[in-house]
Amino acid sequence: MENRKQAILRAVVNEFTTSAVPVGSQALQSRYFVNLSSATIRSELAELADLGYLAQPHTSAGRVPTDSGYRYFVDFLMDLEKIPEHVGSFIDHELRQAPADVQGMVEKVAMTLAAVTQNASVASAPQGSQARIKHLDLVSLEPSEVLLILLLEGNLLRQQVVMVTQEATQAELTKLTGKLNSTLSGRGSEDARRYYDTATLGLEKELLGRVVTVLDLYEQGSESLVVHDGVRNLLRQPEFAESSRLHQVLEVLEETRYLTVLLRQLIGESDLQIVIGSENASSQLQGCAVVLTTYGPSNRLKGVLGVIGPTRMAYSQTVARLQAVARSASERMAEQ
Amino acid sequence: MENRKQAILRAVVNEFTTSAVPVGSQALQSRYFVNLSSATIRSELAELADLGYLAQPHTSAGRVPTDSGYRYFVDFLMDLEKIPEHVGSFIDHELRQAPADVQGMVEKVAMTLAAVTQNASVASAPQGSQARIKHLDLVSLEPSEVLLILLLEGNLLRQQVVMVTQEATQAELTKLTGKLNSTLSGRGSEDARRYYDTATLGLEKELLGRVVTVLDLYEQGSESLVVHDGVRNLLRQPEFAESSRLHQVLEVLEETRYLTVLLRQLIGESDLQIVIGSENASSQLQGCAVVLTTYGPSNRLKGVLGVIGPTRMAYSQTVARLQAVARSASERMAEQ
DNA sequence: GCTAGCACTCTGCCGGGCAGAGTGCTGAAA
DNA sequence: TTTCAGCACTCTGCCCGGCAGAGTGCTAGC
Repeated sequence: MENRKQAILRAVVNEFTTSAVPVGSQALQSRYFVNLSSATIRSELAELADLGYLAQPHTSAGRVPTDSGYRYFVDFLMDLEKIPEHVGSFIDHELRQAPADVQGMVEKVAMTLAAVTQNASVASAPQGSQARIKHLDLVSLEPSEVLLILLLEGNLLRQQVVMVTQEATQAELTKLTGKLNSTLSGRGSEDARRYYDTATLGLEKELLGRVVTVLDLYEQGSESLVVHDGVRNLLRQPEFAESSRLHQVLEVLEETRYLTVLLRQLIGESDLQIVIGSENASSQLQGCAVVLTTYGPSNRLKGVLGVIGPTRMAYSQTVARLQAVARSASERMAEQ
Repeated sequence: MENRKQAILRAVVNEFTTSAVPVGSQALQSRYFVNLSSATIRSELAELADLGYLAQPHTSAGRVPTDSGYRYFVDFLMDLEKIPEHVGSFIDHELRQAPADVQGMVEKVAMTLAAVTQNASVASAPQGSQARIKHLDLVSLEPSEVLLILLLEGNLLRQQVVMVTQEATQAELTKLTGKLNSTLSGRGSEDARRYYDTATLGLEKELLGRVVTVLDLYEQGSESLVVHDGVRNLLRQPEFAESSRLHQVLEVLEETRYLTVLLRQLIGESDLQIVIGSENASSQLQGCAVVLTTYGPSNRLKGVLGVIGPTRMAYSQTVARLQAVARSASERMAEQ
């Protein structure tokens, strides 16, 4: 595509992003192309429309980027925002005072991301494809009730109340704890299962069974933590003035199962993914764009971080700030 | 107030609750008071309006309950819904398959409550005014980095990464764990602080300091867990068609600090609290009603459970279902 | 290839008119 | 004293025509 067409497409996207109003040839001429006439711009606009990058809400309205228009923009025309200093330090400041546990951290990340992008955000807890036991603990609640505490790699705590058929005192449990720790620490689910298979009946086997269950649950990701924030930011956008639009987005956000699917698509793909409007698998996200990246304390432990907003979002700013939050959060988590 | 006036007020509230349209004398006559004339009903309506229980959006519109109208209704006229069997079993079913950890449980409770009341819900994790240590564990991460795991009464896990000046092996930590457990288990923050004060310098003191911090944080409630769900249900109500209304509610829901304040008001008050429209402290909740109750595994560990919706909500149904969820969740948590 | 000019089209807004819903009042009946 | 039928009145919501404004596409000339 010729340079000038690209420049005009870029200008239309920029203008529409900030004004939310279809942009006409005069607006472009006065604000971007002072030494072109509006008539010239009009014919360029008409050609861009023929190419499928722009559309008209009605005959005598200005132009609006189509989904492919945005796609072209993010693929070829966008240059990343240089993040303002106060935003960068805001991110660092917020994440530094996040709680140490995963839950709290993920919530803080989502909150921060929503704040700096002024859109809705989602975040899933970093998770490895394989769980590895770091430490294990047994606490007697009742004579026949044991609380199993598992510390997984990445400092993830899991707890389970186990009803055991064979009663045990705390002293016995403590002894068993030592034994299990020396056998299991550093091991994953296959080892745990093998160990479970060879174990004799009784207390130890019952507890090992639960250990295996916890690891399996983790690896299936069925109990994965996904949080969202910043829905209120969307309400400021005119595309969500009518409540039905927001309703659809909320369906996706509040139904964790949708969200988990959405996020899982990314794992293994490239580290930055932008899904625009109709490219979205779920029909509820028509008119919305999703920008996703991964983050986490290490290469083996990755979570997904995303921004959800109208297709008319400030992509360059969103991408830059999303990556900044991901970077800062990753560093922060690696420290722990 | 005479019986008939009460009956008419009750009818207006019922009718408006389901239709969302100002109710006129003819509608009341045909659906509730067949052997009264509409003129008679009109004069009663006029008197109810004089008393401040009803209002007119404009001269020739039907009547709408005022906040005091709803107040009178919930105080004197409402009889609790008998919960349909399928709703009751839905509640039990959902809560039975909630995860065992507090986080998961609270989320499930909020989700269930939102589903059965068709409004937005909030839930805070049960929390005692005093933290009590049930068990403690120390895991070596690096030579000078220790992960402190605290199990508090109510099976609440807390973790903290502690940088210690004095290096320690896991064996040393395990030994210390035994000592600390025997001293601290069953104890609260005062005991821990006393013990901290008398401890000699070094590893033990450093760790005890953190234990005290964790307990303090818990007792201040500053890290209290509050979740919400069901915002999408509100979007179905005409009062939230205009997005500004929803925006205000979302501000309250997404800002945890507001929510914490809102919920804390209830602790110590009666076990069921209904806050209607202008009775609400925060101006963002004008036009909204909040129904709150407490729940938890025991008398000493209480969380708050609430429903937020338009003042035009089905109070009798909401209260009954809220209490059912609270009861079921409490039972479920007591089992653990 | 660019541009000034012009005719054309579509929206958004305003004001009037009208049907519909609902009220308050009054005078008569029970 | 209470109830009620009838009536005048009021206010909204909706439709409709007209009009200004914004923007386009086309054409002819530079």
